[in-house]
Amino acid sequence: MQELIELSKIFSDQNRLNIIALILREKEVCVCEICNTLKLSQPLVSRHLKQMKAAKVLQASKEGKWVHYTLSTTLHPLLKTVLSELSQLTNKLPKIVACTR
Amino acid sequence: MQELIELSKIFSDQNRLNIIALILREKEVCVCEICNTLKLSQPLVSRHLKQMKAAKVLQASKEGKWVHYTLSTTLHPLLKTVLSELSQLTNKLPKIVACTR
DNA sequence: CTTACGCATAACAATTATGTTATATAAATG
DNA sequence: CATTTATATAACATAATTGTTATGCGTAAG
Repeated sequence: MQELIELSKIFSDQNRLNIIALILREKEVCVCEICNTLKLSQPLVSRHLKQMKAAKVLQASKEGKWVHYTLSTTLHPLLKTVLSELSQLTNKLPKIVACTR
Repeated sequence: MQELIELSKIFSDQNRLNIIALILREKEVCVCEICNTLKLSQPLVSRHLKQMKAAKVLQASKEGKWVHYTLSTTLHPLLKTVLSELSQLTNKLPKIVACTR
């Protein structure tokens, strides 16, 4: 039950859903790509990512200066459903803005 | 997208999930049965019910002094998934306490 | 027709969540 | 080694949500 609540809280925020949809489309993104593409402040994105990682919605892997985020490998039924709903919306997201390497 | 957010907000609260699970098990309940069974104040239950009705999770039908709540007939995919998760937990809810007729 | 019951709503306090600004840390670059 | 870049965290203001208390409204019963 608690897991259901925690996951639902994750999905209750527009910005988090946009981040999930972006990762669903791009498979893997770093924090600055999320900030640039969705026009969100970096601390805000970092906190959202931390929440979603804690809820096992996302996974993180550090690579040099960058931290790459991907979808978790173990998908809770609720997450599966949300992903299937979001898949219809990924084309409405802005084109990805790569970080300035 | 907004529908996904509104529904997720509904599912983010322990008391609302308990109410949904109770209705899932009992098919139809009145407000005072919810209050008595889950030991929640009546105004709190009324507001939760109002929110869930607005989100098309529940339906209401008035009958004399009583208002009976049931699950909505049109089940959003996210609601279907939540119901399927909750169905495993309905047996942990207290036995229904009928209203004092 | 007055009272009691079931439910809804309003007003409030307390908690929780969001977004911002400022700062810290760690890795790469000059 | 000083600086820049990518990310994380802390501190704060604001907004949204929850739970309570008080009150209103409709229906049924005495």
